[in-house]
Formats: sequence, structure tokens, C-alpha cells
Amino acid sequence: MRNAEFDREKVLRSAMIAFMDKGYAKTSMQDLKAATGLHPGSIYCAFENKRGLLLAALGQYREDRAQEFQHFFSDERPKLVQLKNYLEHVVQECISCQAAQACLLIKALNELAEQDDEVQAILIENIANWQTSIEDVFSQAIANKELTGERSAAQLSRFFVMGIYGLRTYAQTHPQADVMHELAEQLFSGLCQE
Amino acid sequence: MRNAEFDREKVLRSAMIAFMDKGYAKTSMQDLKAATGLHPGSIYCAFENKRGLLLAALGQYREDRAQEFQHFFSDERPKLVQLKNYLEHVVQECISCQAAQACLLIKALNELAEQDDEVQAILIENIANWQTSIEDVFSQAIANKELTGERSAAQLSRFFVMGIYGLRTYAQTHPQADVMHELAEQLFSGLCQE
DNA sequence: CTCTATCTTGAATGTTTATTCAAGATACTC
DNA sequence: GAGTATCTTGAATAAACATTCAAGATAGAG
Repeated sequence: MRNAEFDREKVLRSAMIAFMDKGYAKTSMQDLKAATGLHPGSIYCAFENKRGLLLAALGQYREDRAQEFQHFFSDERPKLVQLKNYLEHVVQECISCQAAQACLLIKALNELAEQDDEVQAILIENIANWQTSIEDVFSQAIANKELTGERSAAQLSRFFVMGIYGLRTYAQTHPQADVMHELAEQLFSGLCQE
Repeated sequence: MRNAEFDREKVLRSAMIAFMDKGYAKTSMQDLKAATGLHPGSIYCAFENKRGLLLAALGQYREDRAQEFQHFFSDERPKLVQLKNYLEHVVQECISCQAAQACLLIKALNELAEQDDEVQAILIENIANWQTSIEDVFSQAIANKELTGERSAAQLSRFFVMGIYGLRTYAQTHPQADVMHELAEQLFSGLCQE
């Protein structure tokens, strides 16, 4: 007979940012209270516990990223152009190190792998889905003759994903715009020109 | 009138592994006691506190890695061969996911950046030194005409380092030997053939 | 062999943390 | 407008944690 007052999406996005900022372990319930505006009791009522909040935040992250992906690959431009723009977008995200310069999936995987099998499985599945989406784009690029098909879509997508991991980590040590753009171009030309 | 009983290097290597396994925050003093064989009091006496133990372990890590680097680049073979072997070595390390499949520097950077400026500065300096060492190797490769010099040694080393970051992270999601080797080759050919 | 400086031990300490819960507040129903 | 089901609040709880310290152990000096 009474509805919850908080906006679930906003809460989850705040939690996401908090977790990306400090990592899971170091983000205390006080931090989460400050970030989300929810008191401990509400968090436990809505998400069971801290781990549940992480899981819910991961779900929101997945949705947000899926929507972002759609935005980059739903128009009619050549697939290689879309991929290049997508890579540029990742670089931009890395450079503008506003809070979450890292990908929550990778950050969480780094921290929680070997500690929480269920979370790890979810993370790996999310990442695998992402890679499959990219593989689909490469398949279309090959079908459109934008690429020779000498390398399979699966191969190309693996390399692309690996490159993004590399870029993201590199940005943590040298977040210089020119260097990052150069690396992204080098990476992209490695996909096309051979 | 009495010498310490423990072997400092062994203790630091055990601590390294413990920190790589669980991360800094989640590695409790109990874990460190179990890993190093040292009782809390001894740890505090020798290293001041948990953070001091991390710093000491980072120092040991730096030395160990420097020695490893020397091992790969001190013979008389072509520099490109040495680089390729070095990359292969990284891949092997990733595949045999014995405890420390990650680089302590990157793992710590991921966890502690924005939380401990001093540790972050040390990590970034260590990483920068490593990259400079690789840049030197590329400089020699160019001097030896093994590479065209179309791309500068600095550029090449940045790309190489980024690639290693990418490989390491990729291994956390798909630690399959064939995929990893393929990625490493793709990466290496991107350095030479253009 | 004795003495003493130093190291080792692990239980005690105080802090931080996730979690709980009972009291209070609020919106919907009849 | 009264009643009630649900949500919110934040102080209380209990566990986990880093850190301390006094007592015990040990090796070298004399």
C-alpha cells in the first residue's frame, strides 16, 4: 500500500560509480549510503545485502552498455566506420577520467575473480556476450566485403576486445589524449590492413 | 645480539603472491601470517604495517622482474626475436594460471589508484621504467635495421606494452592456450609488418 | 655459564565494517 | 478519515580486522 520512494535506476547508477571508484571491498555501506542516498535498511530491504547491490548494479551496467552498443551500430554506415567510432568512444571515456575510467566488468573481474565464483561467472558471461556482439559486426563487415575475410570474425573480435582491454589499462598509467588516440589508430590499422 | 630468523626474500615473495591472489584489501593479516609464516608482531616489527609490507613486496617484485627482463634481453640474438620470446613468456605466464596470473603492478594499480597517491606514484614509476626498457630494445632493433624506423621506438614500445595489458586481461576471461598464442602473434605482426 | 640485547609469540585492543531491527513515517484502500 | 500495509530511519549488534604490547624464547658476548 505504499510504493518505494527511490528511483531504482538512479540508485544503481550511483552504486556503479561508487564501486568503480573504490572497488567492491573498499566501498563501505557508508559510502553507498552517501552515493545512493539510501539508508542501510533500505539497501538491505531492496537488495538483500552489499553483494546483492553489486549484482543489481551489474545488471544495470549490462543494460546501459547494451543500449550504448545499439547506439553505435544501428545506423547504416559501413561497419568498419562504426567500429572505429566505437573505439574512439572508448578512448574518449578513458581520457575523460571522470570517476569511472574503468569498465565495471573488468574492474570487478580483477578484484573478485577466484573469490566469488557466481559473480565471476556473471561477469564472464556479460563479457562473452559483448564479444559476440562485436563478432557479429565483424561478420557483417566481411559479408559486406569491407574486409577480406582472411581472418575470421571471431579472430578479429578477439583482437578488438583485447585491444580495448589494453587501451583501458594503458590509460590508467598515461591518460594523455594524443598517446591514446595514436594507440587506438595503431590498433585499428592492425585489423584492416593485413 | 640476535639475528632475524626469517628469509626476507622468501617472505616478500609469499606476500606478493598473497596480494596478487586476493588483492590488497581482502588479504587479511591472518592470510599474510599463513602465507609468510610470520606472526603479526614480526610483520609490524619488520615492515611497520600492512601497507609497509606491500611497499616492500613491490620492491622485491621490481627486482625480480628486472632480473627476468635481463634474462630475456642480454644475449646476442636479434632484438625482434628477443621481443617475441618475451611476449611468448608473458602468454605462458597467463595460461599457467598458477595463483599469480596477473601482474602485481597492474593489479595494485587497478585497486589502489585514487586511494593511495604514494603507492600509485611508485606503481606508475615502476611501469614507466619497464616501458623505457622496452623502448631501448626497440631503439636497438631500429639501429640494427630489424625495423624500418617508420614508427619511433617510443610508439612501438607503447603499443607493445598496451598489448601486454590486453593479453593479461584477456586471459582472465578466456585462458585458452591457442587463443592466447594467436592473439600474441597477431599483436606482434602488427609491430613488424607495416 | 650467565647476562642481555634482540627477536618471536599470540592474546588483547580498539576501530571499522556489514548487517539487523524496532520505532516512526507515509501513502494507498475502503 | 481511519486503518493498514509498506517503506524509511538510524541506532544497536556482532563479526572481522589491523595493530599493539608484554611475556617468553633465543643467540651471541663476556
